Amino acid sequence: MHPLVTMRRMSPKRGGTGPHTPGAIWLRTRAPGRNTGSELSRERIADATVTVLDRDGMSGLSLRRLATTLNVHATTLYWHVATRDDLLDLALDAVFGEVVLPETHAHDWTHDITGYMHGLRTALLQHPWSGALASSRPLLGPNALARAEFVHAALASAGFTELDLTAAAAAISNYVIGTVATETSWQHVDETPARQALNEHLHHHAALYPTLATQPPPIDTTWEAHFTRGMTFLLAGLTAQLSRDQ
Amino acid sequence: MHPLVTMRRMSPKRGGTGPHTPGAIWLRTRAPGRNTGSELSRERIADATVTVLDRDGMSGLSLRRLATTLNVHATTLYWHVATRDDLLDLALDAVFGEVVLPETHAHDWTHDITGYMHGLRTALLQHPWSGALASSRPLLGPNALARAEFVHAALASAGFTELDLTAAAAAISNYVIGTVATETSWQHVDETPARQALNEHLHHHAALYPTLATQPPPIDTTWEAHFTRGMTFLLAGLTAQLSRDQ
DNA sequence: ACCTGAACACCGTTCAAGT
DNA sequence: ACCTGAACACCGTTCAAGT
Repeated sequence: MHPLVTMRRMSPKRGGTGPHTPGAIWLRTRAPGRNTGSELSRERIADATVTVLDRDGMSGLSLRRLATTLNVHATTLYWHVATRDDLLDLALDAVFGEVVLPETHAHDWTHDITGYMHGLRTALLQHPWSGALASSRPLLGPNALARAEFVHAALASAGFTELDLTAAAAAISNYVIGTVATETSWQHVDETPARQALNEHLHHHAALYPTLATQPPPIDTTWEAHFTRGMTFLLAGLTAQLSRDQ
Repeated sequence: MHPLVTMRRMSPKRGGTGPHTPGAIWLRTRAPGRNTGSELSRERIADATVTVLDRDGMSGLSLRRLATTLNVHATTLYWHVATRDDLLDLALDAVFGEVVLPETHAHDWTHDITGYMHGLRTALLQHPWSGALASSRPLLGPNALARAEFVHAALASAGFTELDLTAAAAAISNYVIGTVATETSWQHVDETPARQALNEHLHHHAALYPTLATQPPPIDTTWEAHFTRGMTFLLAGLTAQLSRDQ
């Protein structure tokens, strides 16, 4: 009440070694006895967050807006979640949950890997906010970990070990997430006026960018072809490494 | 003044085919006669933005804070820039400007490419916010375009054409940006308490994640080794493709 | 051409209080 | 154990006004 106490509010959580770091929701131990028959649950919140993000985009997600779609008040969410960032971790792991894994590994490990890469790409593209998000935070949710386990297992059975195994798994994951992030980031530029402005820009500076100016700019329908081509490069490099070992 | 007119304010720019899309600052034609001897300039603003981002992080960048370091009022920035997003495009391209390109291409194109990849990685790591940012928006600034031109030229001279050329260039750029984004996103998890929590989490669920549980979790000093290894994989795949063509 | 100042419609988060 | 309501300290952005 006293006006002099007014300045005590903290600015947005920053720094601090505390547990409020992205991905940390997975590492915090939940108090037992939570969630007994309450209306809200992490699952419902995760799903609702995905829905709002799909509809309104990353900048359209606010606690107030999310709360409305859950028929609840904004501050209620803080009982289930510590931070807005937690919501993003929840939503992102839900997307990873959409990637279907085969029940058994294929004879040919490259089948497992290319199948997974296509599956992950499809899931991420379904939720245009998820690619950029996935490249901005550690992927520690149960669904993401299960996918990582699948990839590691496939690579291990192929013969990769130690640093090679980790580097290969990272390269695979990064490739998919990176290409999807790029692709979705171009979604607005893909609209004709922006694309035209870009073309004019490049040709106007053709002296500076001789090679780029000749290059056809990405067109919607070629994203997948480019993805598959680059995936081929990467897998060729991986198999080359294997045969060098044997 | 009249209270009934109050609701007319718009919510944050969303949708709309208008020119307010990420990266668009580069595609907008500036009114001529701008910036004649004024104190502020795009360059000064870009540099200040980088400084604030380095110091306060992505969530710590606000127009008010940036304006303060420029000794100017927040609303003044709108004369030079249309949107907060424009600031990010400006800052990101400044980081690309830190990547030094060799004056001439090497005899061996892989030297050019690996040199560039290391250089880009170093620059992005210097500004921990830049990796995630780079994977979230089109890279259309003059500095980014010049780097892209360099990579395309090196690959073209190596013999890549058409789809192979574009896919190879994209894979190279994505690989660096993706690995840096991952590495920086782990910076907080790398602190001991969080890392310990993660280790316990993985071992506690060892049944679910048998392969992951055996895997040594990333340690600060191994990031570069992993980066270099994955780069080797990618380049092996690229050279394999070349020799198949000939 | 460039900068200021006031104002609007939002934010995330805390905390005391209800059931 | 879970939800509400009021409040705080911020935001980005617009617009009329100054020089």
